[in-house]
Amino acid sequence: MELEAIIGRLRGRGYKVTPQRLMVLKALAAERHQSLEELRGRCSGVGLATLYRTLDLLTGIGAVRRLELGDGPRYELAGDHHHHLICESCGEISEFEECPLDGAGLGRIGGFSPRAHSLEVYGRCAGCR
Amino acid sequence: MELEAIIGRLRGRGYKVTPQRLMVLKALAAERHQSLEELRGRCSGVGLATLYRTLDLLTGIGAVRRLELGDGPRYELAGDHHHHLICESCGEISEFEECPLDGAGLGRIGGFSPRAHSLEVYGRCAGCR
DNA sequence: ATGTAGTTGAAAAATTTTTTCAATTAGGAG
DNA sequence: CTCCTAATTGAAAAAATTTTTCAACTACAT
Ligand SMILES: [Zn+2]
Ligand SMILES: [Zn+2]
Ligand SMILES: [Zn+2]
Ligand SMILES: [Zn+2]
Repeated sequence: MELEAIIGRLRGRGYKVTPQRLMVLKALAAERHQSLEELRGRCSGVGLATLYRTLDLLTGIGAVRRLELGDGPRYELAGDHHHHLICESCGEISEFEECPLDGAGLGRIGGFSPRAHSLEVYGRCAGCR
Repeated sequence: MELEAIIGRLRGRGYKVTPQRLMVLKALAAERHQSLEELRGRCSGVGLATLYRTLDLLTGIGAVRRLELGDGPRYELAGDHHHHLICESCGEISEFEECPLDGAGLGRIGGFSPRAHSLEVYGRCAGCR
């Protein structure tokens, strides 16, 4: 999701577009799956509480995805559908776009109707083998 | 993984089989994907620190799986391979065994060699539609 | 039965996240 | 542009969660 679209969505829902929110959005746009500390580093001047609040807000309107990849929470702009590879040796996080559920994907499991999914793959990266 | 097997694995690695550990294991065997509070309830007499330590230990030896399903961490015995369905309306957690990655699964993604994966599906359960 | 390394609970400490509240500000109305 | 108001912010306090410390205790090999 693009910055402009997110800003529009914020305004459309009655939220203000503040410098702090813009700073967080730009920080998120700079790199994917960042930890809170990394975001902190890129958002100097933004208070910690505001950072939490902003991530909550952005997650709430679907602009940001919160990840649980093994170490604490991470965040990234919710744009293209992709999944994560986590190296259990060095901790490196990489991504892949080809969703294995695309084809014979999830039709309807029992009475459950899927809306979204998350898939994480653990193993060893090329460098660590 | 069965209790006996886990006990064997503990002993094999030089860990003691204590009443507290047995109690946690039985609590885990009683129900899947439990929160810490639920486990606490089933493990009266086991100190909180011991509960954390035991879950860490069991996770470390591969007997327990730690889940992140949206609300805090949950734990379950690492036995059969399965995945979770989380209802975004009522919070109900259900499971399914047919792994969508079985067939054309994960051969080797780039240079990354997969060892395990976790897949969570979010949507609405039968009751909530 | 004995010895010892591993384990436990309670409390303290460390971490992480949320809440409070007075001061500030974005953005619409005039 | 100026006013007005509801939304937002930062700092500090509070709450929630997890880890560490340490003296007392215990599983289990010998
Ligand atoms: Zn690696
Ligand atoms: Zn996918
Ligand atoms: Zn439901
Ligand atoms: Zn699977």
